[in-house]
Amino acid sequence: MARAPRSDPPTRQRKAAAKPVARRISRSSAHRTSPAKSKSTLAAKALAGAAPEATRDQILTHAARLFRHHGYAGTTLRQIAEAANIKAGSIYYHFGSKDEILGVVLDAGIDAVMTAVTSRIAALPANASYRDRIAAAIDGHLYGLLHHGDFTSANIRIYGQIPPAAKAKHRLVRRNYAQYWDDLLQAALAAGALRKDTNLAVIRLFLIGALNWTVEWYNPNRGSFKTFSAQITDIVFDGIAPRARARA
Amino acid sequence: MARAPRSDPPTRQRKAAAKPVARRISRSSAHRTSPAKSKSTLAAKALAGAAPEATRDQILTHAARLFRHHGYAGTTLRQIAEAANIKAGSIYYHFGSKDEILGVVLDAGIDAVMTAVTSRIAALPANASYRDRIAAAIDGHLYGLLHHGDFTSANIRIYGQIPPAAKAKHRLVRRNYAQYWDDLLQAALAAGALRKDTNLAVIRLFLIGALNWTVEWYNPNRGSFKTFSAQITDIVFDGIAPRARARA
DNA sequence: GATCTAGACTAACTACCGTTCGGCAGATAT
DNA sequence: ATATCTGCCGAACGGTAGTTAGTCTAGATC
Repeated sequence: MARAPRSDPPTRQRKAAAKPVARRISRSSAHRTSPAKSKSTLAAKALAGAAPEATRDQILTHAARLFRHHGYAGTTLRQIAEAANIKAGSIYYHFGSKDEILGVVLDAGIDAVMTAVTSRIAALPANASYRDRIAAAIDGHLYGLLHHGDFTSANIRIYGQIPPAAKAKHRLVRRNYAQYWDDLLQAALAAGALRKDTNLAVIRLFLIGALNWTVEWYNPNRGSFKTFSAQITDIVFDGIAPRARARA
Repeated sequence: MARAPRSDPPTRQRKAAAKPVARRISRSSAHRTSPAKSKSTLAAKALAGAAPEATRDQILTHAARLFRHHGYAGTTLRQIAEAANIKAGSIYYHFGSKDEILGVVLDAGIDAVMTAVTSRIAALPANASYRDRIAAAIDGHLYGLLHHGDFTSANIRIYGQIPPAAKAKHRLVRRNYAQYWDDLLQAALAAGALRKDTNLAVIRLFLIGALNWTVEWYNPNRGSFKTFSAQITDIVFDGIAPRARARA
């Protein structure tokens, strides 16, 4: 955080946003949004050698991993660059700043989880019970979480530590995801599929928190993901106490 | 992390450990271990104005808070010093390095939780059920966790991001605490107070993880701690599904 | 009253941070 | 073949990090 002191973010922020050098900023975003440009160019490049966008993806992948293990401030662009097999300065061809990398990493993490959850829910039959719906959401959440561990863990671990600007930008995305769960749980509660004696917000926060933390201790080498997901779902629904009447 | 690059920790580490200036290192530890010295001196100072050790505690308190919110690498000694109303260099009278501050903060966090848990368990009647024992442990864990939020949250958030040296030192303390829970749960399982169809390690990890994460969202302004603790305990034991036969 | 000492301050050092910018090789388009 | 563009390098810049060393001051001790 050498040039971006926390005590004075507006200066740098404004400087970065208003700088006339449009090449780099536009490059990083236009690439994603507009597949127009020239398809032949990309295709030819793909044939030529390395895959297109390979470097950008390398940067993101290693940045996520380093953020996860060293924190945001504890990770240097030179570390990221070295891991991605380029030099530090070259990062600025793909991203406008360190903060921007963080933003993309965080987005990717939430995206992975959100996508997994919504797709599982969508695959459910129309007459699925709310218990099945919640189970599907849990499975999706765990899947997205654990299969993109570096991105989601970076998300979980460092969200509370990032610059306020980046935080504000992602509060929306997070609130959106929380709302998704809230709607699901609300409907489940109305249908009698949830205990009624506990605040719904507490249930949601406890549930998502408990799920999120699995990324810190889940070990893929000890049993399949399917088994793991089923175990967690069972505990979430019925607790750690012995069941009065088990179905197995 | 200017002078303590992660790529080359042994140099600095060794330098710090072997430096001949014993005054500062010894001061910070001898103070705690040996109340010999001169009691009258300390007492007189306490009467004179500020409490003894006030500065050291200030450093720790603010360091914990800053570590929690900005991460370890994201917190500078100058920030800590400013919060503690001293200058950066003065910190080195009380601590040998930034790492040492981190170590004490982490220790204090685990200590608070461990103490709360063991004292609740000890206060239980001898014939207490295992459900009551686990409930007491949960309550103690939550109490220690939430009433020393900066220390415990710093612990939870940044443990995965700290230098390997500090990590190794605390792995033991953590394993010790985990073992405490494991013994408790093992006994509970043998007594039939836990579900038998799920791996005990999964139960412990899930349980402690879920509890730990509450420090990220617990709001003391919304209901009493007692109520909160009871709610969490209920969910942990019986899950989020509606109970077949409620006791209330 | 002289001495000692705990505890803080000041000022500096060096290493490294995020970031900038001119240049350059190779592929592409004209 | 020439001009253009893509993607990266190399070297630098100002600023800040953790840390150190020397100095000062107010109270305790004799």
